[in-house]
Amino acid sequence: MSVVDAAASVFCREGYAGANIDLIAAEAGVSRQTVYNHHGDKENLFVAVVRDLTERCNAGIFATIATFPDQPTDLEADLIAFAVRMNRNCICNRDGRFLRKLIQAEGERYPELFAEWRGQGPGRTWSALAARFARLAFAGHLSIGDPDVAARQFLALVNAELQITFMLGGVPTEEEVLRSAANGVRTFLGAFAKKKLPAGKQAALAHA
Amino acid sequence: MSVVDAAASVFCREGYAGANIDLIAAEAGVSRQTVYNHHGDKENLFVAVVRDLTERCNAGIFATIATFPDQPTDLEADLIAFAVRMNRNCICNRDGRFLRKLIQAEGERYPELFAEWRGQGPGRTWSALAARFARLAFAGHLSIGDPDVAARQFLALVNAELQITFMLGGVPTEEEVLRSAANGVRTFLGAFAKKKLPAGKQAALAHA
DNA sequence: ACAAATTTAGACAGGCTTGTCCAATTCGTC
DNA sequence: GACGAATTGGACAAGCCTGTCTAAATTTGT
Repeated sequence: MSVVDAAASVFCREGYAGANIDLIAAEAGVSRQTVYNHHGDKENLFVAVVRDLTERCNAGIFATIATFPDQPTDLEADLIAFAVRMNRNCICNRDGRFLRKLIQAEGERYPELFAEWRGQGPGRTWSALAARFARLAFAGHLSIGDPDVAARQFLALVNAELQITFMLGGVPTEEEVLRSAANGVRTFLGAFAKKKLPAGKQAALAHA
Repeated sequence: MSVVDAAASVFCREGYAGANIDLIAAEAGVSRQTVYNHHGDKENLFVAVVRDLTERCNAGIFATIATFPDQPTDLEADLIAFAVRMNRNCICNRDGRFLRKLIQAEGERYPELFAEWRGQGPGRTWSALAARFARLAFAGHLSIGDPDVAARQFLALVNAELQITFMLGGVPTEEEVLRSAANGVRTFLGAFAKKKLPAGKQAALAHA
């Protein structure tokens, strides 16, 4: 394991103040001196960790957004699969969990560092996702007012059932991820799908 | 400010390891020795802080759930107002922000302490909220499959736009809270409201 | 006003951590 | 195999923090 990876792990587990360079070195399988040779001091190492995580997470998020179902065959199934990919590859994986925890724990201590993350991460990824939803709406698959709002709500919904697990730093099971995504997408489509009433109901309405 | 309140503030700002008893004592306006007299040691003090926050937060959440609109006159407006109350009094206030941060930062270090929180907090509050939604559905105002899922999704939706602010420890403005709640409730009702199509659309369907 | 209880300031030991220095060793490359 | 670069282990100073102790000051109850 590289020094930065080990440092990420220890910073997350112990917090910045509680992280101990000897432990990081041991976990990385190098001597303490090597850590100092490579990264100067603790703060420097921390910044390197956050930059590394931010970069990898963003890459993962964009790669996943690239798999967005632009021409869905089964919209519900395709969106659920997309949501599961998003969760598995970006939010529940090692980098995602670590970055989230570091932002929450140390965000106030390094305003400029996390402002950078905010601009390059959520800022760009959310509008990229919003663009995909806008395209789905334009193609007639959805009925969306504000695509940015819809994108944020999509993410909120498919993660709704995982919040507590995330809070306590746990990793949801594959089944939990799937259930949360399925429930979230169903509600999302309930709100944003073009309404095509099933034949029975449509007939009932016609005769009302 | 009481010792426990000052400790909550410092633990949140600096993390458990970074928190310093001298600073807590100074912020509380007492001597260091008094802190030790009252709470024994640092870990004890931390536990007292979390218990205190948990208790106050739970009281606030239940008090707010008691204001749930059981007999809504304007369902959308009433749910928005409820969501705003929930955010203002339970999630964005001092206790809510602090407790959330402590759980995220130190949850793994004190499993039994936060398991207790989990059982008394989210466990009971979510089912209490679910019961209110179930009653609304029973009274014919909503069309809900699983009330527990609906309750979690309601909370996720009305907070969807505040996630980033929460992550960085900020306090959303009143206007942001209102907008997030309004957007969230609109989507929630889009998915769960009993569908009464407006006259024009209903007519169009009837002639289709 | 007085006695008991509490609080305070400060000193203090012990432990831990950061960051530096250095000599010895290992590694990569030619 | 030989040479330069990187790595290692360990010693080290300096600083910080926890938790204890003590004697003086202050508050509280009566």
